[in-house]
Amino acid sequence: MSDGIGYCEIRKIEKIDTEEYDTISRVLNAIGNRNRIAMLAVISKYMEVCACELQPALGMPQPTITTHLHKMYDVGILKRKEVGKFSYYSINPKFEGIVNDILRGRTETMEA
Amino acid sequence: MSDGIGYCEIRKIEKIDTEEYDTISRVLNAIGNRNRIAMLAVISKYMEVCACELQPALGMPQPTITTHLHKMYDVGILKRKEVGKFSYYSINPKFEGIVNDILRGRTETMEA
DNA sequence: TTCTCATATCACTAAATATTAATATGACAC
DNA sequence: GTGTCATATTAATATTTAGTGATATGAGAA
Repeated sequence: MSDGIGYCEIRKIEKIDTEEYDTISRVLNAIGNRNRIAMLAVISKYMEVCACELQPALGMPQPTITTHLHKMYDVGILKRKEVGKFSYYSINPKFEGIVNDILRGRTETMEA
Repeated sequence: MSDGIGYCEIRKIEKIDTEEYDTISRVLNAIGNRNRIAMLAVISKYMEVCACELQPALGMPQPTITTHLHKMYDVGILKRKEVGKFSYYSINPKFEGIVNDILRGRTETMEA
């Protein structure tokens, strides 16, 4: 380190504000989990599913299901409708585009 | 719990194989980080950037930059070209579609 | 070779996340 | 009221991930 900077600067790239990407990163982080994508696949197929239906489909205990659903609900990916003691989850229309891209089409181009 | 099952089954949803979503989930997980998306934004803008250029742009120490770049390189999002002591990273064409969707357009529909 | 510097790897700490048993809430049936 | 069942929450542990100083590698210059 010669005199102060501590790194090369082939080009001077302006300092970038990472906070700008906070929302999108939290959304992608909420989707980027094998079990949660599987849940999205089921919800996308059936349009609306009861949490109790996901339990046998995913083969995991109820609190695990709830936790994952809430993670996606919290960032707005899922909508929730409560009917009696049941909770029905569906994909927020705002996110249908990206969710479908992830579940279909776009996914294939990434493989191999 | 009456006699064995332990959960309701409003509809019988077939058991889903979560492993099918392993690749896509690892990709999204690698993108779903505020700092890494910021890096993708810079790389996308300049087409190809040297790791040393990202240091001042992101304002973080060199090992942190390398770690993040490697995480994305490992899942195939980034390509690397080594020239002398420099390493240039670019977005793997296979992932340009989804990366652009994330950085532009699609992102906006998610806000608010 | 020796020095410099960009990069990669290592080692360690801190923070976040996943998982799940146990418990609480709350709706409905009786 | 009591009992049942779906869901939510709590609590605790296990695992993963982020971040970074220190060190190693390796290319190019002198």
